[in-house]
Amino acid sequence: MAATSRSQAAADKRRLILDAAVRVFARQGFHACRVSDIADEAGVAYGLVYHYFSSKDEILDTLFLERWNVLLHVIAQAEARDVPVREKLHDVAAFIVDSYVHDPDVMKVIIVEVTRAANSFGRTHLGKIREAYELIGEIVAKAQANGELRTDVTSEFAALAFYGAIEQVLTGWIFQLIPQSPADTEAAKSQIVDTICDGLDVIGLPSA
Amino acid sequence: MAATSRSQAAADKRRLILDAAVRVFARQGFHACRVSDIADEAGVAYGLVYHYFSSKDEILDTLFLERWNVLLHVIAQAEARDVPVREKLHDVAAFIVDSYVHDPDVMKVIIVEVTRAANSFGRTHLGKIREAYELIGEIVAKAQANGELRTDVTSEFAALAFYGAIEQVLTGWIFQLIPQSPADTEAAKSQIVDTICDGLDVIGLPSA
Amino acid sequence: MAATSRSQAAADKRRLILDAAVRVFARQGFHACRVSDIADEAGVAYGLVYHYFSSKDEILDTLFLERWNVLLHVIAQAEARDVPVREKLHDVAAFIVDSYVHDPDVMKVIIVEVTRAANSFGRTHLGKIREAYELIGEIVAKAQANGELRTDVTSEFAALAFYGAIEQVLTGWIFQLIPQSPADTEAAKSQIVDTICDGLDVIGLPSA
Amino acid sequence: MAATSRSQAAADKRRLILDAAVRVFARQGFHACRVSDIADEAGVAYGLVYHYFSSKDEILDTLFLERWNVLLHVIAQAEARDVPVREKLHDVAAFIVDSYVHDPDVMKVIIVEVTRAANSFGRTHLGKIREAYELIGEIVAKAQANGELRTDVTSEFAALAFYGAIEQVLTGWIFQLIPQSPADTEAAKSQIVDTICDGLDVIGLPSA
DNA sequence: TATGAATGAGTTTTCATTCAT
DNA sequence: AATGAATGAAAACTCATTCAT
Repeated sequence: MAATSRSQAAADKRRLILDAAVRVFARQGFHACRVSDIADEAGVAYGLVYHYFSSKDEILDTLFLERWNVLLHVIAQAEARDVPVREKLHDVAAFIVDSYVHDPDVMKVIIVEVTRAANSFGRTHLGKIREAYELIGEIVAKAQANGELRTDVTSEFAALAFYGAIEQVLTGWIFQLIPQSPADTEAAKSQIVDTICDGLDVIGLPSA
Repeated sequence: MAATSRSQAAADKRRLILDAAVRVFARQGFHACRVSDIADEAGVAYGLVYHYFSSKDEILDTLFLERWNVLLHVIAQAEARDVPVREKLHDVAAFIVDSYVHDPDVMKVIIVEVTRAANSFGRTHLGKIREAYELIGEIVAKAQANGELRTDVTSEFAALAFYGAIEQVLTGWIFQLIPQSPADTEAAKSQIVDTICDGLDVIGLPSA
Repeated sequence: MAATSRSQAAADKRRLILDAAVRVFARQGFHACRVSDIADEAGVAYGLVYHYFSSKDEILDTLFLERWNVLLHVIAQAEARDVPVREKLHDVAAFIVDSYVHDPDVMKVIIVEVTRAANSFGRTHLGKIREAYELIGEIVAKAQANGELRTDVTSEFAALAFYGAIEQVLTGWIFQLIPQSPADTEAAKSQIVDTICDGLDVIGLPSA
Repeated sequence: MAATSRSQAAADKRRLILDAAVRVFARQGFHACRVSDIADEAGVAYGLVYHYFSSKDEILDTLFLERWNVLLHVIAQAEARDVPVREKLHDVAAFIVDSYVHDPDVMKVIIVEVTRAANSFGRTHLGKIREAYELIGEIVAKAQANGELRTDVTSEFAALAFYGAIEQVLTGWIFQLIPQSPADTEAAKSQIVDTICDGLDVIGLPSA
C-alpha cells in the first residue's frame, strides 16, 4: 500500500512533467524551449525532469507514442467494424477531431513536432506514422474490394489524401486559418469524410 | 558593362550559395546543418555566406519566397482563366507536382522547413502561405457561385482540403510512402483533382 | 547484547558498502563512477550510502586510511626488528606485494586514486604518504649509520627509489605490462630488494 | 607569404593555448580546471579553444604526445649508441630530469595526468607508454646479452624499476618531498643510474 | 569580394547531496 | 535504518555572427 502510493506519487510527478511539456512545446515549439522551461512550467526542480526522462527528446517521444498508439488502436477498431466505409472513416476523423477539441496542445505538438517534422522526429517515428497510413489504407482497400469505393485510385493514395485532409484541417485551426467554433469542429468530421468520399463536384452530391 | 558583369558575377555567387543551401537543407534539415556546411557545399569561404546574406534565416526566407511567389502567380493566373474549375485546380496541382519532379529538394525544403513548420518559419511566412489558401479559395468560391461546385462546404475548407491533399502526396514521395515513378507523378496530378472533386465514392463516378 | 548485535549489523553494512566501493573504484575509477553505482554494487539503497558516509570522498578516504595505517604499522615494525636492512626492506616489499596478491582491487585503488593522484587525494593524504617515505627513510638511515648501506645517496632519495620500484612493479601488474603468476609475484619480493640493494650491475653480484 | 604568416599566426595561437593549458593543468589538475580557465590563462576567447582543439581531452593528448614522442626518440638514440649501458641509462635519466628542470609544469602534467592516471589518459596512451618501457627493456637486454648486467632479473622488470625510480624522484620534487636545488637535480641523474646499477648495498660499491 | 580566425552567449546533461517518509 | 525522490549547481560543447586582413 505504501509502495503503491509511493509509485503512484512518482507516476503523478511524471504525468505532471509530461503535461507541462505539452503546454510548453505547444506554446514555444520543441526547439525553442529549454528543459528549464518545462521544469518551471511543471513547478519542479530542473533535475527532476532528468530523473523521469533520460533526455528532452524522450519526453516528446513519450508524448507522441502514448497518443499515437491510441490512434492506431482506434483505427484498427474502426476497420474491424461491420459498417459502411464512410462510417469507419468517420470514426477515424471524429477521433482525431475530438482529440484536438479535447486537448488542442497535444495534437498540435504531435502534428507540428512529429508527423510533419520530416527531418527530426518524423524520421524517428516514421514506422509508427506509416502504420496509421497502412491501417487507413486497409479500410479503403476492403471497401474497394466490396464495391463501396472506386478502384482507379490506389488505397495508399486514398489513405494519404484522407489523412492529409484531416491534418490540414487541424493545421487550419492551429494557424487560425479557419473558424473553430464547436459547431465548426463538429461539422468538420462529416465534411472531411464527405469531401473525400463524395468530392466537391455537384455531380457527386447524393441528391444529384 | 564592367559593372554589369561584376554584378552578374555577384548574382552568380549568390545563386551558387542558394543552390548549395537547398541541397544541404534537404539532406540534413535547416536546424541540423551549420552555416559552414552550406559554405562547404558551395565551395566558398565561410565568411562569404555572410557577405551575400545577413543570416542563416535569410537564406531560407529567400529560397522560400522566390519559389512561393511563383506559385502565387501561377494560382492567380489559373484563377483568371476562363475554363472549368477542374482545369484551374489541375493547373495548380500540376505546377506543384512538376516543381517537385523538376527539383525535389526545393519543394522538400519549402514544405518541411516552412509550410509545415508552424513554430518557426511557418509562423514568419504565415501571411504568404495564407495568400495561397485564399487564392485557391477564390477559385472554389467562384465555381460555387456559378454552380460548378457544391456549396455545403465552405470555400476555405475546400481550399484547405485541396492543398492538404497535394502536400500530403508530396510528403508521401518525400517519405517514400508511395511510389514516384514518372507515371505515378503524372497520374497524381489528375488523381488529386479527381479525388477532391469526384470523391472516392463509386456514386460520384462520372460514369455513374 | 542487542545493542552490540545492532551495531554489529551496522558495521557489517558499512563494510558491505566499502567492499562494493573498492570493486567499483577499481573497475571504473573514482571519477568515472557514480554513488549509485556503489549502492547498486552493494545491493543497498542509494540514500543508505549517505547514512554511513558523509560524502563520496569519505569512502575513498576511509578505504585508503584503513589500509595505509596497516602499512605504516608494518613498516614501523620492520624498522624496529633487529635484523639486517635487507630483511627489513623485504618485510615491507613482501607486505605490499602480498596485499596486492590477496586483494588486487584495494591496492589498485590506493595507488591509482590516491598515492599517484597528485592533484586530488594525493594532495589530501600527502602527510600520510610522507610518513611511509620517512619510515622507510629511517630504515635506510639506520643502515647507513651502521655501515650496511652506502652513504653517498641520501636516505630520502633511497626511500623514494625503493618505494617507487615497488609501486612501479604493482603498476606493471595492474597495466599487465609484466606477468603476474604466483611465481612471479613471489619472486618480485626479493627482486625488488635485490635490485635496490645490489643493483643490476654484474659487479654488484654477491657471487662476484 | 601572406598565407604563410597567417598560418604562422594560427600556429602561434595554437601554441599559446597549449602553453596556457600546461600551466592550468599543472596548477589545478586536468579535472579540476574548466576550459574557460585555459582560455582566460591564454587571454583568448572561450570558443577559440574549440577552434583549435576538438575537446578538452585533445589538448592533453596533444601535450602528452608531442613530449612523449621526443622522449621515445631520445631513448631510441641512447639505445643505438656504442657506449656502456650506464651511459645509455644516464642519457635517458638526464633527458627526463632536464625536461623537468627546464619546464616542470609539462613533466608534472604528463606524469600526474597521463602516465600515472591508469583509469583515464593512462589507459588511452598505454601503447605509447609501453613503447618507452620496451625501449628501455632493449637497452637492458642488450647489456645482459654482452655481460654488462646480471641476468637473473628480467629486462622488463629492470626497465620498470629504472623508469619507476625516475618517475618517483620527479614525484618527490613535485610533492616537495625532497630538495630540488640545481645541485640536487644534477646529482639525481647519476644517483638514479648508480642506485639501479650498483644498488644501495656497500658491497656493490665500485671501491669495495 | 573573399577569407577564416575570433567571439561568447546559450543549453543540455550529469550527479553529488539533501530530505521527506 | 532504509528508501529513492527531489534539488540545483556546474561545465563541456556548439555554432551563428562578427571582424581584421
